[in-house]
Amino acid sequence: MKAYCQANKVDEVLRLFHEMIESQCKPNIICFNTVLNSLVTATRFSEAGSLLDSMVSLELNPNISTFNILVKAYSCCSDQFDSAYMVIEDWMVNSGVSPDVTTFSTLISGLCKGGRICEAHGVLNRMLKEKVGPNIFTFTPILHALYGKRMIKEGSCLIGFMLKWGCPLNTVVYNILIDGLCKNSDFDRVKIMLERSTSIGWKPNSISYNIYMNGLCKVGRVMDAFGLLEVMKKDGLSPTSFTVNILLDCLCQASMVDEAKNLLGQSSWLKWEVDTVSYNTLMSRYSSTRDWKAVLKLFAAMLKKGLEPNSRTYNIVINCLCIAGELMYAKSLICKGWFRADLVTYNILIDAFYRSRNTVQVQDLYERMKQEKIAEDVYTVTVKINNLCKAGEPSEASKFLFELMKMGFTPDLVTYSALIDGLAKHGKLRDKFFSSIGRQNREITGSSGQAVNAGELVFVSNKYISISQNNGDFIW
DNA sequence: GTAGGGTTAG
Repeated sequence: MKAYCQANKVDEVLRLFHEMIESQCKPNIICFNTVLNSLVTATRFSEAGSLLDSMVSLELNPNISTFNILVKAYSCCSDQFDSAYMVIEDWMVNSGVSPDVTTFSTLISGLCKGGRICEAHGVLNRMLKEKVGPNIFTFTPILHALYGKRMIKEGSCLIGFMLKWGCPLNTVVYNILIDGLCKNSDFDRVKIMLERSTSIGWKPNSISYNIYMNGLCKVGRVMDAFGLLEVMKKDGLSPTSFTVNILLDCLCQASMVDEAKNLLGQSSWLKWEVDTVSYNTLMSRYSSTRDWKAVLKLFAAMLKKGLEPNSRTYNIVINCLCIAGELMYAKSLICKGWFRADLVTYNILIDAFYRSRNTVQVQDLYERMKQEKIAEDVYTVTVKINNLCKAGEPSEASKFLFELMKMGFTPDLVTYSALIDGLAKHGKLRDKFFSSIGRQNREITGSSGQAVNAGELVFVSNKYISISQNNGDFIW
């Protein structure tokens, strides 16, 4: 079960678990934790909850690992930090189990992923106060977040503390540093860091080079990225499937799709390991150029090769079937049981049926999402806004968004753009500039003195956008 | 059985 869990094959884990129960072999706490962890990692929380219930009904008491998996569920796999704290403060305390270094490191990891670096620092201070000694697993998520946010000064400060604490830097930490430097386009320093690795006392691995290559690819330095293959070789490292996929993506991004296809074709001859992601990478590129025939060809080729498609593969295929106009066939795939339809699958299908003005199918898809307990996200909302605007109802779109925002929904730039575009095309956009500049979350009043009707969008400055609630009042 | 670094889908 652990092996399947590591391979992200949750359904196989569950199959084995049920087989175990049917053959009268009583699962112990370790079995339950293994299954719980695989469900949590796959964000299948309602099933995780049921499993926890059956565990308790069998009088198997949760132990430290169980609690740590729950903390992971609430902080790393979702952003329900209040619940994560509740596991630690209430449930663990009532069960007489003390949080350990893993509990806090897991919490810190989740907080950092959610951008709450200050709070993560607070947890670190709590650990020091409660004498739960932090280790390298505690520090790395914070370092990752700091360097990811270009907070270089704070990062080196923390590294100083780690060394003083007696926690030597390892390859993972150096890889985070390399990633930070790449994001700053400071490739010269990356080169120096790799050249001096031996004398500083660390050894780069293939991940170090993958990060470096990916950094170069993202700024379009295709040749330099490929050049690193030789450097890797000299360092005794072979390209992994990740390396190949980064290079394939690099070629695709640089519009060198033919080269990417050739590379994929020559992979077995080059003895390069290709996998499902390699095919997904190319298929998604063809999908974005709407070349649905090329996508289906590659899909057939990957099946022939014995590679197992994953949910991303199916999402790309479903998207390309929609491009080809085969909407009903695309939708029928979600019932076949070949893969688990997720949020992305539904967003693709909802958008496609909206575009073809088939509202019956759109409603059916929303219903299915509800049944599957899949929550809508900013993308789902944007699709609806976009299509309401296209259907000639931008004011409806505006009202819909406003209602959601009252309930705490945060739109992104694409959401605003869709609405601005829709309102503008129907002459419902005022591009009047106001002399008083408003701040977010603060009510502002236009200095022009003009009333603005509900459903209209108003530019307050180049950067600030406000949607009117009532005449004359502006929100944000 | 639980915590850290690299790739792909809307």
